[in-house]
Amino acid sequence: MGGALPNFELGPVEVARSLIGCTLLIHDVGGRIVETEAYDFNDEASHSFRGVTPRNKAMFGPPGTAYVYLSYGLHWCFNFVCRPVGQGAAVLVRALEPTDGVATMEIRRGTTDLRRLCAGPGCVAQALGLDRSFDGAVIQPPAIELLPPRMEVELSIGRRVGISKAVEQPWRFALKDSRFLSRRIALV
DNA sequence: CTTTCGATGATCT
DNA sequence: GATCATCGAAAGG
Repeated sequence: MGGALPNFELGPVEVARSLIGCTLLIHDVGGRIVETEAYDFNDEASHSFRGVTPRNKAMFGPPGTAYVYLSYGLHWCFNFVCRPVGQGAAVLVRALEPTDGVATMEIRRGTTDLRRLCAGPGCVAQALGLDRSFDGAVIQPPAIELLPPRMEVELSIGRRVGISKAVEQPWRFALKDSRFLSRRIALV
């Protein structure tokens, strides 16, 4: 029995959980989501914590849209915007298990190492061809397609990666025992 | 295998 | 001027 698509009317922790196992495709290229992180409103680690700026404006947009930003001046990162509306909550996609358009992703990434193709938020964006033009985009075909899990999903839960605030929050979610994660995750 | 560190430049204060 | 939701190469065990 398979799962359901996320309900973007819920908060980012619930959306981050339910995105695991879904398939994300950008123009038919992508794979199964195996790692996500929740960034809540009122969350010190979130870009939205200090209010709207030009960069994070899309984060305050409607649930079910994308927030795409440039990290460290070099890597694009893709988020799903969710509830509460106008408060700046989102889910970062950190890793995919490549399933569709692998040859395209290998060219974009410059490697044929399947495990490393989409292992990290910057890698995901590079493999899928994401950039600023997707910032604020609605999650809908043909550009952005999200498919529900085909099987039951078992989760691992741990702390978020690469942040210096609110580090104790267990808001990182992964497909249990996946080989395609950006880094190891704590067993919970 | 793990840890460290430099690149890199947009963004915000 | 400081920070940064990263990456990958290099160095160390």
